[in-house]
Amino acid sequence: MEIIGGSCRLGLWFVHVWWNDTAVYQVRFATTGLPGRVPEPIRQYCAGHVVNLSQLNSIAVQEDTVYGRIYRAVQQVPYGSTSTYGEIARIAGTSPRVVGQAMARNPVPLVIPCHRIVAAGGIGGFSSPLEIKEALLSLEKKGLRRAEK
DNA sequence: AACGTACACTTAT
DNA sequence: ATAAGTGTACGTT
Repeated sequence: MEIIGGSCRLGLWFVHVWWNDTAVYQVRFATTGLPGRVPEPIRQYCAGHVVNLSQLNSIAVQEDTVYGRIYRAVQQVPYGSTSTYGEIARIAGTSPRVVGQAMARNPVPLVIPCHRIVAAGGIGGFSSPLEIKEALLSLEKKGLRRAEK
């Protein structure tokens, strides 16, 4: 099946998504829109709803490689909470630095919530503007607050 | 195929 | 504050 692209608004940014029925292939952040739809869960997530995006499938998590293990571990960290590079490294049986590398190359942010991985002593890095990482974390905090009423 | 270097880190001086 | 340790990827021989 053919891969199609689409975008939706997330605060001040757009998120571009390339996907089809079976999986999500690429996600990235941009300042301009792109015609087309995105998967429903992503739309809801962007609207601030508490959605578990690890239900979405992606090639990245299937790989039987170190990165695959790292990505699967990252998908376990729940909406609204965070983990550290070191902790993920322990779970995946590798070193923190490698986790950073895997995050930097994550083809599907949001689906694999790399923004929830922070440094032991700070927020850590992000490929797109760091602003976005902060915005995502605060979006999730808000979503959680709203959900628990 | 080997070698050097670069990393979204961490831990111990 | 700084340095050493770390595992993988990537470009250059």
